[in-house]
Amino acid sequence: MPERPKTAPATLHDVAREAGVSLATASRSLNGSARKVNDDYRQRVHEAAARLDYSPNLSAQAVAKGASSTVALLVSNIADPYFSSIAAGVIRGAEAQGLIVTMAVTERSSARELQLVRTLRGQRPRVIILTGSRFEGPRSQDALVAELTAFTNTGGRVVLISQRELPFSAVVVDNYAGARRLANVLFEQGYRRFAAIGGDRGLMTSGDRLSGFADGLAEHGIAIHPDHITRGEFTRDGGFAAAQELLTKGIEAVQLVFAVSDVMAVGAMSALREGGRSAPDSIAVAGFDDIPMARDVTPALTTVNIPLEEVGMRAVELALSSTATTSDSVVTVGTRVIVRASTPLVRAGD
Amino acid sequence: MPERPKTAPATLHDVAREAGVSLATASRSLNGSARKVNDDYRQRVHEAAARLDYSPNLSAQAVAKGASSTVALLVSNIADPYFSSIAAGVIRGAEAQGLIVTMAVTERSSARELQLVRTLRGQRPRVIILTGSRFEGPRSQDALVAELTAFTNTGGRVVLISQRELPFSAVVVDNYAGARRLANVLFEQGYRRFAAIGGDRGLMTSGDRLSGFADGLAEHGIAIHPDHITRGEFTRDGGFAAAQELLTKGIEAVQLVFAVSDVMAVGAMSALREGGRSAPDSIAVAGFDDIPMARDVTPALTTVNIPLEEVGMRAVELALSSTATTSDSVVTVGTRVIVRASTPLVRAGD
DNA sequence: CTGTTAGCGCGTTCAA
DNA sequence: TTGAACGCGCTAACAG
Repeated sequence: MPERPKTAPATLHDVAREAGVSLATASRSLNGSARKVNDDYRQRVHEAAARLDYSPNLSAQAVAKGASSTVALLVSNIADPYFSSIAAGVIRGAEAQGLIVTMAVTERSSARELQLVRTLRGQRPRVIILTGSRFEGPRSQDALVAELTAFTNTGGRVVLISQRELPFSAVVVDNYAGARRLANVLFEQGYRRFAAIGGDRGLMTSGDRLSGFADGLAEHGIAIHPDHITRGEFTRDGGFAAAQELLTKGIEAVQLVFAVSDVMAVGAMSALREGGRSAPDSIAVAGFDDIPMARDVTPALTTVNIPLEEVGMRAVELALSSTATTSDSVVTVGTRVIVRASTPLVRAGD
Repeated sequence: MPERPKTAPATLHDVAREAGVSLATASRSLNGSARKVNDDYRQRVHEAAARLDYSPNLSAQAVAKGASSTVALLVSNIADPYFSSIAAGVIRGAEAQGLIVTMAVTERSSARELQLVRTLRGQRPRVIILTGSRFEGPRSQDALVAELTAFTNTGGRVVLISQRELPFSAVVVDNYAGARRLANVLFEQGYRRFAAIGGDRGLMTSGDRLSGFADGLAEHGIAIHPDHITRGEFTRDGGFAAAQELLTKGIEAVQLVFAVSDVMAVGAMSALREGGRSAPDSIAVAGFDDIPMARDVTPALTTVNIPLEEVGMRAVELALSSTATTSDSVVTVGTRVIVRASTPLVRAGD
């Protein structure tokens, strides 16, 4: 076992002394912007720093220059592939700017979300990115907006992912158009009788996808029977339960179930299979998001691709761009329908 | 669009002035330990803080008290369900202690890993948790150990996940025993002829699982033919490629393919299917980890469960426990074989 | 180009 | 109990 003397970390002061220069010179050689310092000194300072295992104290730097170098990211659940893909993009984008990401999990609770924003604000992050937030009532939403506004008022940037409703910059996905195109494609594949699984009422994302899908079908004179629309949590289990409910209500004639997210679609496929209606032979299934596992489930899932990592990267770019300084801007990322085995062509006689 | 006056954040000083008390009193009412302050004052300070949207500057607090309240987590790839599940546990465990998690991604490069440890050390985190690290040579490993040791020497805690090789505390999974039990179970199900897909050579995790599996089979007098063992990256695509290689080499007689991780197993199933050997009818597949999607692929994947979230939580507990202060300790978490549809019972006559 | 000095926001002694 | 003063590690004026 190695010794653990518990010494204090070396400070810049230690380095300066070790190198026989002033504190300022040490600071300039190690971090200061341009080469305003004699190469000789620079050399000696760096050697001293290495000898002492010096590592600059980021907190102290942040205090001294009044600006930290972190990005705070809030997600509902990092184990969900939707969020973890976005997080990967955020981390990559932040690192490109030399920023560190701190992450917190809201567990889909707006109370927790508010609490976390309060805490994270203490970090004085350059940016706070919110994704997957929900509002269980105008009151909690107001409190969140107030907290976020206090943050922007002091120079912080806020970026929302997939939400236009709040007065901040946002990276949004064109859910409506994507779902509409999906409906069109499925119609062309021969599908005529549909069921749908949505998220909880009041979730914009779910609503947009549902109405886009409905409108896409309407273009061809098709409507989804209200009994064939169920709702559930925006999770695998939510999709599972919703599909069970559909089976109970009876969907014998239905050819295809559209779930508003891939994780729900995956859950739905499992429930349908257990209920004796395996995809793709007995029923077709389509989702939305194109999470990585969509291509590995069986049958591979037809869905609408969102470039999730790109969404995350765009969020930090948007936050740091100069235009975002003066006004709220919205970046929209496009979607793409991906047809896979879960929605085979419908045979003519079917 | 709301106004963005860009004022500076309220400081403790502002709050004190607003409340008409001293800085010290304000500090004590807002953060100080026990109730050493008049309730009257406390009240006024809190009101003033609320009025000014005060949020304590965590960096300043960290500098003043010489200890930050963050946990730094390094993962290979946060979009990988294995790591994101562990991360969820780390975040939960950290939050239980009032700590914030900062996360960085190594992209499976030991050079990047070293670089990131250097950077994160600047945060003066209470803990650095490393998971999925790899060593492309003793040189890079030495450098990492040196950096980590410098960190522990100054009071920081280091916890490795799933690695015993370095002189630090660790949360490890009993990969060997789990794989061995899996082999036993599969034998009892009637399987006799196996192939295996491993990770890159030199990865302890992969090696342990492979040898545990081999030893479990050896108990029944079975060996895997060397040609029936391939290796690939520890990713979905690595598993896909490895399975393709197996198909090329010829595995007509093989009844079951064991992949050392679920993500590889999932990739392998896709490759096998494309190669005309769909699981479970034409060939069986088993994995390791029990990531959430294991139960949703078709056929559902037989695997060895690791309580991934618990692993993450244990890592921060271990780091913060008192025993970890004085010596390196290792916590082992158990595994459990989960039989699912990807490995049906072998019919007697097969 | 270098060194001295004054803060940054906060915790924590020390007297009062 | 409260307040004044100092120090945490560092950056950014300001002189030299």
